[in-house]
Amino acid sequence: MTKTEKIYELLKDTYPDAKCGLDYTTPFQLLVSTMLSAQATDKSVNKVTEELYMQYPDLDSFLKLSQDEIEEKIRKIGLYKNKAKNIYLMCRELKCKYNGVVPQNMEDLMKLPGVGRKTASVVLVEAFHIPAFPVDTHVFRISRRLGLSKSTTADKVSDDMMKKFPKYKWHLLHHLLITHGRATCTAKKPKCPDCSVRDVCDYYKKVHINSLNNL
DNA sequence: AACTCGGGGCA
DNA sequence: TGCCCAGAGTT
Repeated sequence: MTKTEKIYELLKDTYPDAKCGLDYTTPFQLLVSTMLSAQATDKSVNKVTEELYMQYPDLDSFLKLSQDEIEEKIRKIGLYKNKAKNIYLMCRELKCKYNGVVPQNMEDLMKLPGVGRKTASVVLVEAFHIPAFPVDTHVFRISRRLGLSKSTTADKVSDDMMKKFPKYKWHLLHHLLITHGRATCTAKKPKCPDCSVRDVCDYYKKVHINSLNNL
């Protein structure tokens, strides 16, 4: 069994029900929720979108909102000014350039205001089941610790991960890494003693050897 | 590559 | 009270 296969199997056993934490019912809602989730927790996003999607469930209802009104609706989430502006502009571009339909390819998604490679990847994978590898801070950090990617940009990390894992594993692996990153492989004080993949982890090896040297 | 946007949740 | 959170645009 290769290292990547081992990592995948171990994480799958550790987090049997890893999935997207954002609440949504349509690709459009997922797009909006993902735009809102930048530097915010999925819980706080869900709390805001629960009422928002009740009153404004689709693009046409969003188009009735002014930028200031969107701002007011999402004020409880951080970075709300940028996000409101981007969502406002994104809705209009979606309407006139794409006939109100969320694009199903990376290039068009990334042309939308406020949509970068991470958000585009999430929409492709979650809403359309099109293979893509979203790289957030968790994936970035863990791929480096595990020695899966030494790249310094999210774009390159995404490419590295896609090269190392078969396509059909990308979707679940993405959720496994995020779940792992929140529960165990945290940015600060990672809980290596509790980690199920520490035996194949470069970071753990380094820490382990260093602690032995310090004896 | 560095800087900026940012309120809420949680310890 | 302080720290951190499913990023993207601009310079």
